[in-house]
Amino acid sequence: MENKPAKTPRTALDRDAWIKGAIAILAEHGPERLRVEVLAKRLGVTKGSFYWHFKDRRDLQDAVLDLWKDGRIRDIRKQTQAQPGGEAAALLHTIEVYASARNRKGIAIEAAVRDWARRDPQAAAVVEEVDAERLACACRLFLARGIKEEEARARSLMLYAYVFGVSLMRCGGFTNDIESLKAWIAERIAR
Amino acid sequence: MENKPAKTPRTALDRDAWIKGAIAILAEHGPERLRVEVLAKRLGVTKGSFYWHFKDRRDLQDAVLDLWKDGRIRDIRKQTQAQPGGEAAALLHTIEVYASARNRKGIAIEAAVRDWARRDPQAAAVVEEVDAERLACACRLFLARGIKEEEARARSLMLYAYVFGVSLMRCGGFTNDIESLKAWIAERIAR
DNA sequence: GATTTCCCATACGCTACGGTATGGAATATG
DNA sequence: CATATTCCATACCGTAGCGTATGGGAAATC
Repeated sequence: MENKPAKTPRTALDRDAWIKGAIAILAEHGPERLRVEVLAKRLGVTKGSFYWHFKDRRDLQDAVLDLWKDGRIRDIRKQTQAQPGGEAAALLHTIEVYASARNRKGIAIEAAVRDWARRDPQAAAVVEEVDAERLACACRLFLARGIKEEEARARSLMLYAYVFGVSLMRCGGFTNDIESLKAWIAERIAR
Repeated sequence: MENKPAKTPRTALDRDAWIKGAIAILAEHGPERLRVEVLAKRLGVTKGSFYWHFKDRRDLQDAVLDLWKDGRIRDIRKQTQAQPGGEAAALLHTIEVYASARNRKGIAIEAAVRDWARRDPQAAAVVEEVDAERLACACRLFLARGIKEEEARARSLMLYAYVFGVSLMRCGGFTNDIESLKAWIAERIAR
């Protein structure tokens, strides 16, 4: 049953459209501002629609967390599959993805979810899963370069802690060439 | 006029009591949950009292930010006044204050204010001032050890980015001895 | 003792938001 | 064509929270 070939891409919203919109609000205004009615207005409908697709607000939040988790884990696995000899480059690339000025929306979502995780057990569990996967992937790269287990773990943790921390800092005015500072740091962490 | 020697420490609340309570809520529930009526209930009074001491909610928020800023700047200046030869120790101590499991309330406030700064220009300005002072203090310590200007800046930024980032991570389960990892990292950053 | 000042309680109006109940239009299905 | 299903609008209730208006009790001051 229900083998509808999706012949008509109607204007009707589906669950995914709501989730995408929710993630946009998450990035722009944070988890606390993810409200049903606000999101509905943003999508040009009323909450009558929302409560047809979702049981309640929590249902949406869980869906957002699940989608984010799956995406992050896919991403990190793709980014860290390096051919032998390319491990250092892969690590540098990982740093750059999060610590550079690009990828602003991804960084905003990341920050919002981590803030969320401070009070929401579901979000905390998701963050923990994602962090575990990321640390494991980075650790593998360090190990592939012959670095010993303990140091590989430490350097992986340092890498991600730095990467998330730098997105929190307001260091405008500290230097006129922040990018070269970040490049120096990336070298020291990954190399 | 008003040279009351504060002879009777009455049960009446003053501005400071409200601010302290506000900071407690900030640490426990974040900036979004800093509400006038909730804070009043916590202090055992009604908001009728609040609006006698403060113009509005924003007035309280600004007062909280000012108090936090002054405290952080005083702190960092005290922690980084090292006698010659003690610079490395001072840097390690700075890391430990924020990256260790102790000082949980301070870390919670720090995280809340940085989250706050993402949407509030006042909070952003305060964080920027505090970060500038911290980076300058750390930079001085590196310079005192003969490290060149550019590297000193980079290492200062790395230090604080790591320190704030590690408080965001959920790395339970990554290793069974997280403290020794942190100690290894602290050495690599400060030494 | 009378009055003023300080500090807070009560009551009110207003907006935002979560969730429910119900109807209704459009589309699909028999 | 008739009916059922899908998707959304409208109306409604209840709660949380901001800010104001007003009164009142206690302490300080005259």
